[in-house]
Amino acid sequence: MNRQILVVEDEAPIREMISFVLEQNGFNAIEAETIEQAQAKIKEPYPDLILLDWMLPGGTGVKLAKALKQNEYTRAIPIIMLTARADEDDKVKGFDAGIDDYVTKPFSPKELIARIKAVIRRVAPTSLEETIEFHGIKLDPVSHRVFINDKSLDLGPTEFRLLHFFLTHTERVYSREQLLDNVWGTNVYVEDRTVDVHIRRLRKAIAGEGHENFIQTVRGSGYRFSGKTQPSG
Amino acid sequence: MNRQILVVEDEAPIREMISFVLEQNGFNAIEAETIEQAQAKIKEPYPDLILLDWMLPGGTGVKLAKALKQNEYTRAIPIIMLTARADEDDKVKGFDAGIDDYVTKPFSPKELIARIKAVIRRVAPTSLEETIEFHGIKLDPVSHRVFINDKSLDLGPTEFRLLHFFLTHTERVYSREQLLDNVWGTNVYVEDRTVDVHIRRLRKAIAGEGHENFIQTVRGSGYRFSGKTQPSG
DNA sequence: AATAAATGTGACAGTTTTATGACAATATTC
DNA sequence: GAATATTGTCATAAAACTGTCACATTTATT
Repeated sequence: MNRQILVVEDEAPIREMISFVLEQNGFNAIEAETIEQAQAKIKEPYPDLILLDWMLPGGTGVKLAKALKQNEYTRAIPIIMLTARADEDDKVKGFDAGIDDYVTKPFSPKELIARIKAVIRRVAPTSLEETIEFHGIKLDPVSHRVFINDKSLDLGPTEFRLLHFFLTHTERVYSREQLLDNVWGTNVYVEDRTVDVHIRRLRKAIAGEGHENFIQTVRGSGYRFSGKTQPSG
Repeated sequence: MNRQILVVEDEAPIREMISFVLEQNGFNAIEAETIEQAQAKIKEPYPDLILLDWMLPGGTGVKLAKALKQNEYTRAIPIIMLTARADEDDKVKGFDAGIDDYVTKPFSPKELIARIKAVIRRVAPTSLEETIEFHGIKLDPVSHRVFINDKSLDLGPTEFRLLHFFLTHTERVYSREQLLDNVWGTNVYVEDRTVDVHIRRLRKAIAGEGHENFIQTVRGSGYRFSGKTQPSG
């Protein structure tokens, strides 16, 4: 699946030009004209990156950036600011709000794409197509197979997606709700506890191959996939 | 949650201008016109910083500063003085009273914000999701982990929250009630002494790793998390 | 020094949270 | 369409966590 990029820009010609360039380069562009529109579109599935115009009607882009960075679910979305002037001040303000990069208008399509790829590479080193390897666990999204120390492992669809999610989101605690959102999908009505059961199944499958506890329980919070060993209780 | 900043300034236009600038920059401004008003507003929840006008009716700002610095609960609140003249004398007096910084009127919004951020950064060098480090203790809110000298530490939920609170509120005494409010949450009906027990548990967990007494008892007042060693007595 | 007040501690029982095995319903495969 | 696999939910077991209490210590007062 292609990367989704949200373009927040009030000037239609620029916005459309950007979208065009993005689509030309294999990205999936979503457009927003105002901050309000942007906020409405920043929900699941979350875009993989946001291109944010600095001068927006109804509030500057920095405000949106700040708001996003303060939200648990959106804070990880990388943001590239589009700014008309290479103003030092603005840059500082932007970085305060957690901006990942800047592109100064006018910019060349080539530059824009280069920056986007750079940020994505930095933020998500694992492309959707590449096989992921983590401490002896190999997962190939293409062939849809999992190896653990080169021994093939057999997982159900849900366990596969769960493992995939974990492998691309290690060292971080996720609540059952977050896992449901990310692995099952939004608006699925499933009990929180169901996550426990699938965690159990995945654990069993991995442990069957003589492996440590990658999936760690964080009581009261959720689960964490980690290479580091958990301190003994 | 945004930082709360108390603006103590008798001249309405200036006060409002300051508030506006603060709000623009993501701070939460509270206004006070007089020292009395200020004192009334310096209570829970305590502001994170105080902007204090030097020339106040009914007593100079320095007096208020001194009073605050002598109070166990308010001592750690950073204060920035607003002074009309870059008077050397005043500066000395202010620093005597524990002022953290000065801004001389007229000042640019940019300067004010810069100073505020500098002071806050110095006092509370932690943002919500960043890992916090304090004298060898590392707490990562994201992975929900604690390390002490890079050795993983295992804490129960309450101890974790308690430590988290302390790490973001060091060098300041909190009463048991305040701790209950902040760590347990408001409207929880729990004995004051319960705090003692959890303090004990946290102390034990930290001390287990051969460490000093970060958590200090302030008899009759509460507890303080501090890097400095407590003077005996 | 004796008494009173505040804090430190270990134990413990109740409660909450998580792990686990079983099962019926549903989806997939052949 | 039968056989097989997968899924979500429950009930129950197993852990982990909590708040209190009773008693020990320490600190302040008279």
